[in-house]
Amino acid sequence: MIDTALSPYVLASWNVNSIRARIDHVTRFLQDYQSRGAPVDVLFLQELKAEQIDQIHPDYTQHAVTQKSYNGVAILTKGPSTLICDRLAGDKDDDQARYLEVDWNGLRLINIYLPNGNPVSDEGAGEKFLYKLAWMDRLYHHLKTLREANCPFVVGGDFNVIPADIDCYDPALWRGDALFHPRTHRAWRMILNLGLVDAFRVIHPNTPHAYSFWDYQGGAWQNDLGIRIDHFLLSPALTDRLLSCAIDKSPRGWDRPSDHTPVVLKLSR
DNA sequence: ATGCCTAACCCCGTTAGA
Repeated sequence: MIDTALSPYVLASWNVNSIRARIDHVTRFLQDYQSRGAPVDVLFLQELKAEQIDQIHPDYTQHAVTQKSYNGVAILTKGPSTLICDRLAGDKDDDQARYLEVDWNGLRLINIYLPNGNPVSDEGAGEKFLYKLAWMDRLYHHLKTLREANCPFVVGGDFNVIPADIDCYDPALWRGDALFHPRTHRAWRMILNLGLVDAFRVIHPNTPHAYSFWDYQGGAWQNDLGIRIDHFLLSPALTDRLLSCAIDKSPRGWDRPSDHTPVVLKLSR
Protein backbone atom coordinates (compact mmCIF):
# COMPACT_ATOMS: atom_id res chain seq x y z
CA MET A 1 0.00 0.00 0.00
CA ILE A 2 1.32 3.41 -0.95
CA ASP A 3 1.58 5.90 1.89
CA THR A 4 0.27 9.00 0.14
CA ALA A 5 0.98 11.14 3.19
CA LEU A 6 4.71 10.73 2.53
CA SER A 7 4.71 10.89 -1.26
CA PRO A 8 5.90 14.22 -2.63
CA TYR A 9 3.92 16.63 -4.74
CA VAL A 10 4.90 16.19 -8.39
CA LEU A 11 4.68 19.30 -10.59
CA ALA A 12 5.56 19.40 -14.28
CA SER A 13 5.86 22.14 -16.87
CA TRP A 14 5.80 21.60 -20.63
CA ASN A 15 5.61 23.85 -23.67
CA VAL A 16 3.64 21.55 -25.98
CA ASN A 17 3.74 23.75 -29.11
CA SER A 18 0.02 23.25 -29.92
CA ILE A 19 -2.29 21.26 -27.64
CA ARG A 20 -4.22 19.83 -30.62
CA ALA A 21 -1.03 18.46 -32.18
CA ARG A 22 0.23 17.13 -28.82
CA ILE A 23 -2.84 15.90 -26.88
CA ASP A 24 -1.73 12.25 -27.21
CA HIS A 25 1.73 13.16 -25.90
CA VAL A 26 0.24 14.85 -22.84
CA THR A 27 -1.95 11.82 -22.17
CA ARG A 28 1.02 9.48 -22.55
CA PHE A 29 3.20 11.65 -20.30
CA LEU A 30 0.62 11.65 -17.49
CA GLN A 31 0.04 7.92 -17.93
CA ASP A 32 3.79 7.18 -17.74
CA TYR A 33 4.18 8.98 -14.41
CA GLN A 34 1.00 7.40 -13.06
CA SER A 35 2.26 3.91 -13.89
CA ARG A 36 5.70 4.67 -12.42
CA GLY A 37 4.10 5.46 -9.07
CA ALA A 38 4.88 9.19 -9.33
CA PRO A 39 1.55 10.61 -10.52
CA VAL A 40 1.67 14.23 -11.65
CA ASP A 41 -0.26 16.46 -9.23
CA VAL A 42 0.14 19.68 -11.16
CA LEU A 43 0.77 20.21 -14.87
CA PHE A 44 1.64 23.57 -16.44
CA LEU A 45 1.21 23.74 -20.23
CA GLN A 46 2.31 26.52 -22.57
CA GLU A 47 1.74 27.38 -26.23
CA LEU A 48 -1.69 25.80 -26.53
CA LYS A 49 -2.15 27.70 -29.83
CA ALA A 50 -5.92 27.21 -29.85
CA GLU A 51 -8.81 29.45 -28.84
CA GLN A 52 -11.13 26.58 -27.89
CA ILE A 53 -9.72 23.70 -25.87
CA ASP A 54 -11.46 20.69 -24.39
CA GLN A 55 -10.85 19.01 -21.04
CA ILE A 56 -7.25 17.83 -21.46
CA HIS A 57 -7.48 14.99 -18.90
CA PRO A 58 -10.49 13.78 -16.86
CA ASP A 59 -8.53 13.40 -13.59
CA TYR A 60 -7.64 17.09 -13.29
CA THR A 61 -9.20 20.44 -12.49
CA GLN A 62 -8.37 22.63 -15.48
CA HIS A 63 -7.80 26.35 -15.84
CA ALA A 64 -6.77 27.93 -19.13
CA VAL A 65 -6.35 31.27 -20.83
CA THR A 66 -6.27 31.06 -24.60
CA GLN A 67 -6.22 33.01 -27.84
CA LYS A 68 -6.44 32.09 -31.49
CA SER A 69 -3.26 30.64 -33.08
CA TYR A 70 -0.77 31.94 -30.53
CA ASN A 71 0.27 31.60 -26.90
CA GLY A 72 -2.21 30.10 -24.41
CA VAL A 73 -1.41 28.49 -21.04
CA ALA A 74 -3.18 25.96 -18.81
CA ILE A 75 -2.85 24.67 -15.26
CA LEU A 76 -4.11 21.18 -14.41
CA THR A 77 -4.38 20.20 -10.75
CA LYS A 78 -5.33 17.02 -8.92
CA GLY A 79 -8.21 18.07 -6.73
CA PRO A 80 -9.70 21.54 -6.55
CA SER A 81 -7.92 24.78 -7.39
CA THR A 82 -9.27 28.30 -7.75
CA LEU A 83 -8.44 30.91 -10.36
CA ILE A 84 -6.66 33.98 -8.99
CA CYS A 85 -5.76 35.78 -12.22
CA ASP A 86 -5.44 35.09 -15.96
CA ARG A 87 -3.31 38.07 -16.92
CA LEU A 88 -0.16 39.65 -15.59
CA ALA A 89 -0.67 42.93 -13.74
CA GLY A 90 0.90 46.14 -14.94
CA ASP A 91 -0.48 46.65 -18.46
CA LYS A 92 -4.23 46.80 -19.09
CA ASP A 93 -3.66 46.79 -22.86
CA ASP A 94 -1.72 43.52 -22.87
CA ASP A 95 -4.22 40.86 -23.95
CA GLN A 96 -1.74 38.08 -24.88
CA ALA A 97 -2.57 34.76 -23.18
CA ARG A 98 0.70 34.19 -21.34
CA TYR A 99 -0.11 34.19 -17.61
CA LEU A 100 -2.21 32.11 -15.25
CA GLU A 101 -2.25 32.15 -11.45
CA VAL A 102 -4.28 29.74 -9.30
CA ASP A 103 -4.50 28.75 -5.65
CA TRP A 104 -4.08 25.05 -4.93
CA ASN A 105 -4.02 23.81 -1.33
CA GLY A 106 -2.90 27.23 -0.10
CA LEU A 107 -0.08 27.26 -2.63
CA ARG A 108 0.08 29.88 -5.39
CA LEU A 109 0.77 28.27 -8.78
CA ILE A 110 1.94 30.66 -11.48
CA ASN A 111 2.29 29.43 -15.06
CA ILE A 112 4.03 31.73 -17.54
CA TYR A 113 4.85 31.83 -21.24
CA LEU A 114 7.34 34.67 -21.20
CA PRO A 115 7.70 36.53 -24.52
CA ASN A 116 10.55 35.40 -26.77
CA GLY A 117 11.66 38.96 -27.56
CA ASN A 118 13.41 38.42 -30.89
CA PRO A 119 14.48 40.24 -32.91
CA VAL A 120 16.42 42.46 -30.51
CA SER A 121 17.10 44.93 -33.37
CA ASP A 122 19.52 47.87 -33.29
CA GLU A 123 20.39 49.16 -29.82
CA GLY A 124 17.92 46.69 -28.36
CA ALA A 125 15.00 48.84 -29.47
CA GLY A 126 12.99 46.11 -31.16
CA GLU A 127 9.30 46.24 -30.27
CA LYS A 128 9.21 42.58 -29.27
CA PHE A 129 12.35 42.87 -27.16
CA LEU A 130 10.99 45.89 -25.30
CA TYR A 131 7.73 43.98 -24.70
CA LYS A 132 9.74 41.09 -23.22
CA LEU A 133 11.72 43.38 -20.90
CA ALA A 134 8.56 45.20 -19.81
CA TRP A 135 6.85 41.84 -19.21
CA MET A 136 9.77 40.71 -17.01
CA ASP A 137 9.60 43.98 -15.08
CA ARG A 138 5.85 43.47 -14.54
CA LEU A 139 6.53 39.90 -13.37
CA TYR A 140 9.19 41.20 -10.97
CA HIS A 141 6.78 43.70 -9.42
CA HIS A 142 3.99 41.15 -9.04
CA LEU A 143 6.28 38.56 -7.44
CA LYS A 144 7.66 41.27 -5.14
CA THR A 145 4.12 41.87 -3.90
CA LEU A 146 3.63 38.16 -3.22
CA ARG A 147 6.97 37.98 -1.40
CA GLU A 148 6.08 40.92 0.80
CA ALA A 149 2.79 39.20 1.65
CA ASN A 150 4.72 36.02 2.52
CA CYS A 151 2.60 34.10 0.03
CA PRO A 152 4.29 30.80 -0.90
CA PHE A 153 4.45 30.41 -4.67
CA VAL A 154 5.97 28.48 -7.53
CA VAL A 155 6.53 30.12 -10.91
CA GLY A 156 6.94 27.65 -13.74
CA GLY A 157 6.88 27.70 -17.48
CA ASP A 158 8.67 28.72 -20.65
CA PHE A 159 10.75 31.70 -19.54
CA ASN A 160 12.55 32.15 -22.86
CA VAL A 161 15.63 32.91 -20.74
CA ILE A 162 18.93 31.02 -20.97
CA PRO A 163 20.25 31.83 -17.48
CA ALA A 164 23.98 31.23 -18.02
CA ASP A 165 26.68 29.82 -20.31
CA ILE A 166 26.20 26.31 -18.90
CA ASP A 167 22.58 26.39 -20.12
CA CYS A 168 23.36 26.47 -23.84
CA TYR A 169 25.50 24.53 -26.28
CA ASP A 170 27.40 27.54 -27.64
CA PRO A 171 27.27 30.77 -25.59
CA ALA A 172 29.10 32.71 -28.31
CA LEU A 173 26.33 31.88 -30.76
CA TRP A 174 23.62 33.13 -28.39
CA ARG A 175 25.33 36.38 -27.43
CA GLY A 176 22.99 39.22 -28.34
CA ASP A 177 19.92 37.00 -28.73
CA ALA A 178 16.84 38.04 -26.74
CA LEU A 179 17.08 34.78 -24.72
CA PHE A 180 20.65 35.52 -23.65
CA HIS A 181 20.91 39.30 -23.76
CA PRO A 182 22.57 41.26 -20.91
CA ARG A 183 19.31 43.13 -20.34
CA THR A 184 17.40 39.84 -20.19
CA HIS A 185 19.96 38.51 -17.70
CA ARG A 186 19.61 41.63 -15.59
CA ALA A 187 15.82 41.24 -15.47
CA TRP A 188 16.28 37.54 -14.58
CA ARG A 189 18.64 38.46 -11.71
CA MET A 190 16.16 41.06 -10.45
CA ILE A 191 13.54 38.32 -10.18
CA LEU A 192 15.87 35.79 -8.53
CA ASN A 193 17.07 38.43 -6.08
CA LEU A 194 13.59 38.53 -4.59
CA GLY A 195 14.87 35.41 -2.83
CA LEU A 196 13.74 32.87 -5.41
CA VAL A 197 15.59 29.72 -6.38
CA ASP A 198 16.02 28.18 -9.84
CA ALA A 199 14.99 24.70 -8.72
CA PHE A 200 16.84 22.76 -11.40
CA ARG A 201 20.15 24.59 -10.95
CA VAL A 202 20.18 24.38 -7.16
CA ILE A 203 19.78 20.60 -7.38
CA HIS A 204 22.23 20.21 -10.29
CA PRO A 205 24.69 23.11 -9.84
CA ASN A 206 27.29 21.96 -12.37
CA THR A 207 25.45 19.68 -14.78
CA PRO A 208 26.01 20.68 -18.41
CA HIS A 209 23.84 19.64 -21.38
CA ALA A 210 20.71 19.88 -19.23
CA TYR A 211 18.49 21.29 -21.93
CA SER A 212 14.71 21.69 -22.19
CA PHE A 213 14.51 22.85 -25.83
CA TRP A 214 16.05 21.66 -29.08
CA ASP A 215 15.27 23.40 -32.39
CA TYR A 216 13.48 21.35 -35.04
CA GLN A 217 16.09 22.49 -37.56
CA GLY A 218 19.56 21.30 -38.39
CA GLY A 219 19.52 18.07 -36.39
CA ALA A 220 19.64 20.00 -33.10
CA TRP A 221 18.05 17.12 -31.14
CA GLN A 222 20.27 14.44 -32.69
CA ASN A 223 23.39 16.51 -31.95
CA ASP A 224 22.20 17.71 -28.53
CA LEU A 225 22.36 21.36 -29.53
CA GLY A 226 19.86 22.54 -26.94
CA ILE A 227 19.15 25.31 -24.46
CA ARG A 228 17.59 25.37 -20.98
CA ILE A 229 14.75 27.89 -21.05
CA ASP A 230 11.95 26.12 -19.13
CA HIS A 231 12.20 26.69 -15.41
CA PHE A 232 10.65 26.43 -11.96
CA LEU A 233 11.35 29.24 -9.51
CA LEU A 234 10.46 28.74 -5.85
CA SER A 235 9.71 31.21 -3.09
CA PRO A 236 11.74 30.68 0.12
CA ALA A 237 9.21 28.57 2.04
CA LEU A 238 8.92 26.23 -0.95
CA THR A 239 12.67 26.08 -1.45
CA ASP A 240 12.79 24.45 1.97
CA ARG A 241 10.47 21.74 0.58
CA LEU A 242 12.45 21.14 -2.64
CA LEU A 243 13.24 17.44 -3.09
CA SER A 244 14.24 17.20 -6.75
CA CYS A 245 14.00 18.86 -10.13
CA ALA A 246 14.74 17.03 -13.37
CA ILE A 247 14.34 17.45 -17.09
CA ASP A 248 12.56 14.49 -18.68
CA LYS A 249 14.14 14.21 -22.13
CA SER A 250 12.07 11.26 -23.32
CA PRO A 251 9.03 13.11 -24.79
CA ARG A 252 11.38 15.08 -27.08
CA GLY A 253 12.29 11.74 -28.69
CA TRP A 254 8.68 10.68 -29.36
CA ASP A 255 7.12 10.76 -32.84
CA ARG A 256 6.19 14.31 -33.97
CA PRO A 257 7.35 15.90 -30.71
CA SER A 258 7.14 19.38 -29.28
CA ASP A 259 10.48 21.20 -29.53
CA HIS A 260 10.38 21.48 -25.70
CA THR A 261 10.47 18.68 -23.14
CA PRO A 262 8.95 18.65 -19.62
CA VAL A 263 10.64 19.82 -16.42
CA VAL A 264 9.53 17.85 -13.35
CA LEU A 265 9.64 19.20 -9.81
CA LYS A 266 9.11 17.31 -6.54
CA LEU A 267 8.18 19.08 -3.31
CA SER A 268 7.65 17.53 0.10
CA ARG A 269 4.01 17.55 1.09
C1' DA B 1 22.64 31.69 -44.56
C1' DT B 2 17.07 35.79 -40.41
C1' DG B 3 18.58 30.01 -42.21
C1' DC B 4 18.12 23.78 -43.74
C1' DC B 5 11.57 22.44 -39.23
C1' DT B 6 6.79 22.74 -37.50
C1' DA B 7 2.03 24.46 -36.69
C1' DA B 8 -1.84 27.63 -37.54
C1' DC B 9 -4.64 29.80 -40.75
C1' DC B 10 -6.21 30.49 -44.91
C1' DC B 11 -6.18 29.82 -49.12
C1' DC B 12 -2.05 26.34 -51.74
C1' DG B 13 1.92 31.13 -49.21
C1' DT B 14 2.73 33.80 -44.91
C1' DT B 15 3.85 34.36 -39.98
C1' DA B 16 5.89 32.97 -35.69
C1' DG B 17 8.65 30.32 -32.85
C1' DA B 18 13.72 30.38 -30.33
